[in-house]
Amino acid sequence: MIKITFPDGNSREFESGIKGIEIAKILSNSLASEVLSIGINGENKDLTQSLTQDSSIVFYKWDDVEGKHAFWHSSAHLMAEALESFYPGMKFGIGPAIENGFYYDVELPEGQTISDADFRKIEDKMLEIARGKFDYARTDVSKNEALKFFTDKKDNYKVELITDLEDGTISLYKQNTFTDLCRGPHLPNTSYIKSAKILSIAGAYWRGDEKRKQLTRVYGITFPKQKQLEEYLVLLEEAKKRDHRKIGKELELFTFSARVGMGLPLWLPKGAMLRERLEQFLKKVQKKYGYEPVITPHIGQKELYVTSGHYAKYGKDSFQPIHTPQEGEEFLLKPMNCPHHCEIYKSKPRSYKDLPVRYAEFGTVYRYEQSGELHGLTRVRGFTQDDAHIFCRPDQLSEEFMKVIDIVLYIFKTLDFKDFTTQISLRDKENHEKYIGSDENWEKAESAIIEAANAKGLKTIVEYGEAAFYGPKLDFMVKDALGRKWQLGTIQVDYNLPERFELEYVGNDDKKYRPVMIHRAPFGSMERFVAVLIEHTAGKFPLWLTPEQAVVLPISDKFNDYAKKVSNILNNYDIRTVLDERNEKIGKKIRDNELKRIPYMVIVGEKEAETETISVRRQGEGDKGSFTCEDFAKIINEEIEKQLN
RNA sequence: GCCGGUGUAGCUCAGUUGGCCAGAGCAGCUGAUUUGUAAUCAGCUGGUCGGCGGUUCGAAUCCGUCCACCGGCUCCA
Repeated sequence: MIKITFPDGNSREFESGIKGIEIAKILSNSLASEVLSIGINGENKDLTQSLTQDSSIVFYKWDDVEGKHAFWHSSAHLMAEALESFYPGMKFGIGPAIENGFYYDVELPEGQTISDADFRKIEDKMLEIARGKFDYARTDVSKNEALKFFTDKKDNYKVELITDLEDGTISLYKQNTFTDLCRGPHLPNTSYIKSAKILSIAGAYWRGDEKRKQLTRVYGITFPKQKQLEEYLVLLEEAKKRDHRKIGKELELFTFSARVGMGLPLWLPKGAMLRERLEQFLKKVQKKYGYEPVITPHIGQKELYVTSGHYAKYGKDSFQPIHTPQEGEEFLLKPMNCPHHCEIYKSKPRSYKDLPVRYAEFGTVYRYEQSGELHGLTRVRGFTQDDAHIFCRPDQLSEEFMKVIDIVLYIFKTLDFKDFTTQISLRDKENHEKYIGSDENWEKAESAIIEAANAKGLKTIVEYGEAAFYGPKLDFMVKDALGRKWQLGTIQVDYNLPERFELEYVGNDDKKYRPVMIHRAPFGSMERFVAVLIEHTAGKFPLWLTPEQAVVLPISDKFNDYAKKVSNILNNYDIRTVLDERNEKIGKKIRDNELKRIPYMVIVGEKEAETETISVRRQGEGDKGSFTCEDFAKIINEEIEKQLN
């Protein structure tokens, strides 16, 4: 007998050799029907795994990532079998579960392609196999046996994967006709999978290396119930409605023109109004925190960026230098504001008493992004950073860094961004080529960030090799409507540029010292931030931000004069008010303005004109009753105050 | 940049296997209506079918090429 301990701390004895699924069945039938995989002493295992010693056990169901993971990983194998049946000789790369579904990287036989038209038959085949209730049978083999198996199958990618594995036993999983190299865990059999959808195909370089062969990546998703697939597809449709590119067009916030150039956003009046409010909001916060605005030009001499190191790092893959016709000088469109700000720091001698110096600028920068990478407002070639550089003494670094975290958190709180993650990006110590500066300075910078993040109680994930070339950073990431992660706020510690620009200050001992720099942008870029804001709010911006706060709707054009008067009064109360004088029925005007997501509709007709009142309707909510203009203005201003507290 | 897909009016989309002047709804304009909380009616305007080249008696439709956009990969100071 062995003792099995459950998550609630209770334990029970079972016969040695019992399988996870059998334990579940003894506990309850409903558990047995829902459980997908198990955790044994913290390791994820198959439900069919036999237990032979005292262990702790956790049952993973659909709602657990581990359960979903096993489900989708098994589904990837199922899809692989379906694909192989249509494309004999297909070679397989990797096929993992991902956040929403799974994919498999495959190499199609010479001359063959997969396209949308083939999705249906692949799905059908998957379900056909699934209904066969084939076991996902695990066998442990030696490395040599595994190599022989995949060499015989001419699956050279699998052979490469196995070759790179450590010696020892290797697990294979087989369902029906398909055998795959896999660590597991998997479902007991294919019958768990009741619905399947092939979502898209894409090219993906083998092992993420663009110098190697590009395989075909097939994305799919499956569910234990048909209904869940339908719900997921509805969810996808809903998400598409929140897409900032769609809403941005509908609400006339921004546009693009092929004639101007791809990835170069054009801000329309309403979008510009929105962005300006955000900028004013941040300027106010920054003023409180002791930042000083500076302004620098859009280009700088190439030498400036040679000094900073940006040219060596990005020069050849970037927009090419602008040459002057007479002197033959070379200028770069600025890809970063920091070198300009460094020169401002250098414009006069600095004392230790002057520090920290904080220079802020909404600086527009231009970067050559690969054409396939451009994406709405989130990835563009010209954008404005809410940039600032803090030059401080080493002893001030930690406090300054934490103050920046405060600013970012304040902004996120004000704009109701609750679901963000924080990532500490450190250097890859193996890869010296990628970075500039001494190990000593990197150590200092990295520990400064880690300490500050800990002191502020941020739950961070650490990524190695993601640092900027001149220093480590702390990034704030937010997801868009389709679950794609975007970096918004960023805070970076930099010992290197001060050295390259030979920045100095005079200490109290009359000796010269080097300051430390913090690069920071709480929004990140105005373009990307607005994009994510649109997706979060579905275009229903907070009252203080929205381009138009109220629209006056006269019942008929007999009341246009009164409507005009009301609109003027409200504008005088600083409420951004527009007038809808069209000759339409009130229902039509309400509908149109509801769709424009203007927060308040002010309806005026005979009643209101006689009593000098207005009838107020809240977008998405309906009639709120009648008010005087003064009272209405008070309500709006209170609402705004609450939002900005 | 690479793989796959898409491109018809300002927007959303029809347009069978190539075949008469390319269609609809919404938006816009004109007129009628004078309206009470999510679509009043009628008429009109609007398109080099993404660009260029080719095949054909004939191309929105087939082929080539370029451009832009969409989903990924790579990249992201």
